[in-house]
Amino acid sequence: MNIVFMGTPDFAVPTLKRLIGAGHCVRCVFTQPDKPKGRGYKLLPPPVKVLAQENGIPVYQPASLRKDADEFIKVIKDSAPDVIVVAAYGKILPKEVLDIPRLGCVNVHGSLLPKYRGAAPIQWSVINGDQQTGVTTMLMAEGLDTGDILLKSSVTIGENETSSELFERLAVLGAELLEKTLDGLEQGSISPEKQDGSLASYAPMLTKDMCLIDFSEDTFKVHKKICGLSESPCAYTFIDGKRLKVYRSEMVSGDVSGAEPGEVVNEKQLIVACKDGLLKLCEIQAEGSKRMAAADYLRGKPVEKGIVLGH
RNA sequence: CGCGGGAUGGAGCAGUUCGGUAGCUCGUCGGGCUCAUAACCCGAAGGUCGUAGGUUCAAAUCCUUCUCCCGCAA
Repeated sequence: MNIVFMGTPDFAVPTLKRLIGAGHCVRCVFTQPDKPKGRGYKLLPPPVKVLAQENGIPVYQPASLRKDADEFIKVIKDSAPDVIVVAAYGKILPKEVLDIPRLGCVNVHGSLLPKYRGAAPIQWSVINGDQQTGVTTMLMAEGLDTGDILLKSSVTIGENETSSELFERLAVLGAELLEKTLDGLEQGSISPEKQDGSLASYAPMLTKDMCLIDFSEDTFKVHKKICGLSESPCAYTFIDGKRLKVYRSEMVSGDVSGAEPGEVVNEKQLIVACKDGLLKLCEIQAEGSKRMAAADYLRGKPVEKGIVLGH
């Protein structure tokens, strides 16, 4: 098939890789413009761009598909795509673009739609403590992730699984599902199914101000928040006035009576009291330091039992 | 030139202010104790102190160069 691919971050990479590997003709790739990121505002290309260039595929990085629409729509039309594949592109496609391909625009989304429409479905499924999530392919419509569902595939979320681990699994699963979806579309063996809007929920982008850990919440809630925000933007607290990121935690059994929320009850393992249970902080990163196992951190910077995290 | 922290045996850190034989917690190896152990005791190995240059009788420490890592902010 002739394909135009649109995508930006790591999540989209396995899908593009698989399309190329499956022998489809990826005519060109649309991705977000390089953005100044990191220290010193270095200009970084999106992962999808890197992969496309390695494979000699032309890359387009319009700031907007509406503004200079004519130019890019011409590019797309000239590619004569049977289908446009979209994976976490980060831009809304105008109807004019949606209407170009014969088989429509197919989107890979990191949730079981209609649950978690929007930017951060994977993280929210972890934060909310869901046991199941998955990937969905759909025919894109004008609304945000409202198109008709083509195929779904579900997975179980691990008790201590972080968003980035789930990301990797779903990215691969999404790539497989997309390939199946394209085959099905070509053969006409898939019947698109309308989304039940009453079941829809929205997963907005994660922001920094939700990353501060509140140890007075339920242990499960705190734990899932840490998992869901890991490894970016990452949940954090304070130790001795310094910021401490927490990448990984585990719920452990034990008595919390008499312990203040955030109090370290075991200084050898960095076990902290929450509202109704104990949480072991396993992987952390202090200001100016590398990410490391809590045990390593404690070797160099012993903590006193009874110290309270959060300030 | 956005602001700031850092690089010291295998791991994590102290020591740098005020130059003078490189230390701590842990790991590793050997031995001991023990029914036994991630416990305890004794001993050992392991570091050109990130790179390059400078100052000095003498530099982990002071000056300069470069590289790499990280937090904030975007």
